[in-house]
Amino acid sequence: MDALTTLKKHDLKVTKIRLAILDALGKTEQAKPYAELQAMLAEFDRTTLYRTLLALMEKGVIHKALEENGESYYALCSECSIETHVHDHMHFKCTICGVVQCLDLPKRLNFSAPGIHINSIEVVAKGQCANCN
Amino acid sequence: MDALTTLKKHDLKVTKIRLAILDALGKTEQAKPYAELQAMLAEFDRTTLYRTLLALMEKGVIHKALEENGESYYALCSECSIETHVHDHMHFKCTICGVVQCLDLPKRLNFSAPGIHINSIEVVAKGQCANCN
DNA sequence: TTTTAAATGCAACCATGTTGCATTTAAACG
DNA sequence: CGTTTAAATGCAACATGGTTGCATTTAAAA
Repeated sequence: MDALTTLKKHDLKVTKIRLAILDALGKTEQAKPYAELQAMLAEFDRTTLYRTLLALMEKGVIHKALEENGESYYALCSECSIETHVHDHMHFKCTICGVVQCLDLPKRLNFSAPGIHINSIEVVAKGQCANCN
Repeated sequence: MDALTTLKKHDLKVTKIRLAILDALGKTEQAKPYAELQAMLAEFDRTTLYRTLLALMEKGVIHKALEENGESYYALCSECSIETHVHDHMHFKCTICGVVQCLDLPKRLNFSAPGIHINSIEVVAKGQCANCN
């Protein structure tokens, strides 16, 4: 889906920075670190970038794939909306080239512990990607 | 194990802030957010706290249990050393009271994907803790 | 074209990460 | 118990990112 259609589908006004962010994240299936996004979008004020990322996350257009040593990685959502955020995938980071991507989860995860009620589970795996081995 | 013994076991000099950090993390099995640690250890310079946390993590005495919205949670390690970091547990955060704790993993996780080699897996679950439901 | 709520840019502030350097100290050694 | 020294600490300084308030601009509905 192209950026414009995505925005309209989620009831978001079509603005320059929103199109630019979706284009940036849409080129590959990889998650992008904040610093890289900011560099690509240097023409916009960083406050605007900050608030736009918040808005896109709230509407289920993008999600924070990973937070590591203070660096946040953002990626497109495939099936989220403002009502339901569905993340049936795991996040993978290559420890060699640094690429971060979403991978399908082979099976549904279901943990439990006495007295505890679990609502959501996030999985982050690290290793070597296809290019690096 | 008391703080002093732990430090000696990991070849770390016994200093005031190190004892204080281990005492702070050892009182409960819960992970503590950075801000709370810093407040408890306000008598020390924050650079010292920063470097001490780094040193304790490197030696396998503590680990970063969770990073969320820029806030890092620290907890004691049970079986790590400077050579091997063993984390056969998951991290759980209660979305009501905010408590973060390490839980045993019910089973060994093993994911795979074509062309990718996975070395480590982290699991973060969210839900309601025993006290909150 | 007019209207208006939403989006943007700017200024400002705060928390945390990070490094360099001078001073202090733990602990090894005589 | 003193001397020695590598390590730890405190301080200053800077970078990055998160966050808010407010004035201005703009998307899109009327």
